[in-house]
Amino acid sequence: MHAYRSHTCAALTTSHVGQTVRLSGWVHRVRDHGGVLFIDLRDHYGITQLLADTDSPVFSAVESVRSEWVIRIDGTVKARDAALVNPNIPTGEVEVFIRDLEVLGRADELPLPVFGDQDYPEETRLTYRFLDLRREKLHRNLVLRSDVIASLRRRMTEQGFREYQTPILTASSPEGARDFLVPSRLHPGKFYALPQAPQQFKQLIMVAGFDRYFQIAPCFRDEDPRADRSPGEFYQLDMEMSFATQEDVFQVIEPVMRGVFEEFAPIGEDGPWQVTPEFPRIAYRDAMLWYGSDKPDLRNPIKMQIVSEHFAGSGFKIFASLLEKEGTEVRAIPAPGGGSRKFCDRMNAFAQKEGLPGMGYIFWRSPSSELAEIESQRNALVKRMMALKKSESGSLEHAIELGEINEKLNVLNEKVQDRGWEIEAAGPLAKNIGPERTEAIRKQLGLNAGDAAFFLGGYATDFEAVAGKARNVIGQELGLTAKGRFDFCWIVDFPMYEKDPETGAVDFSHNPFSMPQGGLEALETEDPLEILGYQYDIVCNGVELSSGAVRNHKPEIMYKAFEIVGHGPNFVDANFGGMLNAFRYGAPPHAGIAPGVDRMVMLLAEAENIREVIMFPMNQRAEDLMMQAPSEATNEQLRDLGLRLIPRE
RNA sequence: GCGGUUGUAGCUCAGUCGGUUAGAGUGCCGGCCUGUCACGCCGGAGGUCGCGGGUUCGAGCCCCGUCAACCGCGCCA
Repeated sequence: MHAYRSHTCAALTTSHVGQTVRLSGWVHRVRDHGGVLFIDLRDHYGITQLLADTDSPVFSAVESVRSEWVIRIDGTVKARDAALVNPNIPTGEVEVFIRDLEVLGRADELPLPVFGDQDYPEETRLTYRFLDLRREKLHRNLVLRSDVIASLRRRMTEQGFREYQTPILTASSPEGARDFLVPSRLHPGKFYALPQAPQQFKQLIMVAGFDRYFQIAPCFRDEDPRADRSPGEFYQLDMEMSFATQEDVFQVIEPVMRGVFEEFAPIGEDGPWQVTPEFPRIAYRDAMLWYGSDKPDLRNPIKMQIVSEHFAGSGFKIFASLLEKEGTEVRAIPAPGGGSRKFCDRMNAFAQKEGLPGMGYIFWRSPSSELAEIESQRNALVKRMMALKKSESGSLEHAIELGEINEKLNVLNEKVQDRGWEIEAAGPLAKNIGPERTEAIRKQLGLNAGDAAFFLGGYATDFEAVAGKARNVIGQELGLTAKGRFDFCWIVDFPMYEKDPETGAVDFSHNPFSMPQGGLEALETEDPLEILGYQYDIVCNGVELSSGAVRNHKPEIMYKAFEIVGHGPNFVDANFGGMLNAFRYGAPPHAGIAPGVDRMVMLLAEAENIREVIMFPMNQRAEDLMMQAPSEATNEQLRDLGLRLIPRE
């Protein structure tokens, strides 16, 4: 027999009854009843119940085992009586009677219990990560991560992509984030940088003619973390393809993402989560207007609109005078079902907490007794109609009555629509601008009694982000945001350049590697701030999974693109020389993208924090509490590297 | 760098208006228990109330400082 096991802890069924088996694993739980005791034995695969009583030759030894000891047992598989079956575990119909026991590894008192699903503080969890990883949820998340990555690889390979490795020790590349530097021993005073992404390498792979590249690529950025952003390192499904347009990238990536998300969709109350059948494409400018974000959560149906005209010259002086300034506007966030002062005040307080002076609002109600009367008649008719339909008698009288009801309903509906003005607008803002304007706003936004709308005014760039957050909160609080779905979209037509609002300087708004729409001609003739790039993001449920682009593979366009942000040819040569040089020897047009693997798994695991899907994550301060990293270097190491530390003040 | 929240037993937490010896659950140790699956019952050990200072007759609680963790802002194409 094998030294440790004949079966895993998930393998035994009633078909093994009577067999002698050997199992190894962790003691998940002990239930000691004196004359008989039970052990739930756990391994990677599952849990099997062991038992021993005074008939067992090792009974006294079994009595001494404690949680999380690693043991090996030999025993006999027994069927459980019908009343004793545990339906919660796959092996619940059998148990193993212990005849021999070997303790393979004892355990001290646990700083972090493995049994149970209670929450524990991050510090404890990270310090004892190996214990946390034994726990069901985290264990399951990391298995999911492995399966997702295997599926991504398979799906990319099936589309003709091959995986190639790119260097980890490489040159600093000023792509935006801070680099991690590694001192060079052979070249004192010089440093390697860890790649922020294999950007230039994958473009060189295209120049080298490999046509279709992908890699589950580690990326390193020395920036502060967030709940959805790991400090230091993360993984991307990095891909690049030659002779390809933006559309070609979409055609490759869409089925991969849809496939993976369908394959590993969480199971909700109404079955597996649904994935967008066709990813909508939304222009950056529209996304900012409609959703206040370039990573909109499309599960939320709220779409913002411009309502400036209704406030220009109105009695609401704050907006009216704002609108006299060039480039300002007023936007409305419709809030169907938000028509109460309590809700509106809460949202206003939210906007103030986010640093805005406040958020004006109007809400609509139907005070008129006539409307209330119509409503009650309508309800009575609908009730009768449902009753008739339910009875399904199909008799002539019923058919006639149904017809009459339909007619009456139509009349009532028309009345409500004609008398829409009888819906009363409420709130301080409504009083200021008067009934005609509020009614025009209501019509434009398609709202009704019981609904509300919030208004933000000024320069769009000043309030857009808060508007986007308010949209999220409103969608959540009013229960408008759908659940159990993965709503994907592409954000396209990003601007190439943006102006720093403080300095007025023009800079790249995304990355400098993208091809401007209109090519060299656009760069030479158009206002830089108007030029769009072949740049795109893929977004799911409000999470930005990736940016991608059709790359700029022509040196002359590259120089021109950098010239616009004030960098001469010397700068370009110094920083991107390796890649630019290659472009002089026959570079194919190419395009790519790099969806974040950690974030995909996060979405699929329904995890709020990225650490829940990383095997050994660092904490908020970029420390590994388990391995004690970062750590000090010895004087010898420093001498080798030609480094001297400056004492901290 | 800035803001918010938190810090009490191995672990998760409670602790009233500032008032006697700081509690519960769980884990641990001991005892009892032959059908549990969060087993049950009895007993016990276990505390620098993050740290330092202050106010007070008296501080887990109030004040100041400081450290740490998490969340957010800045930052991150």
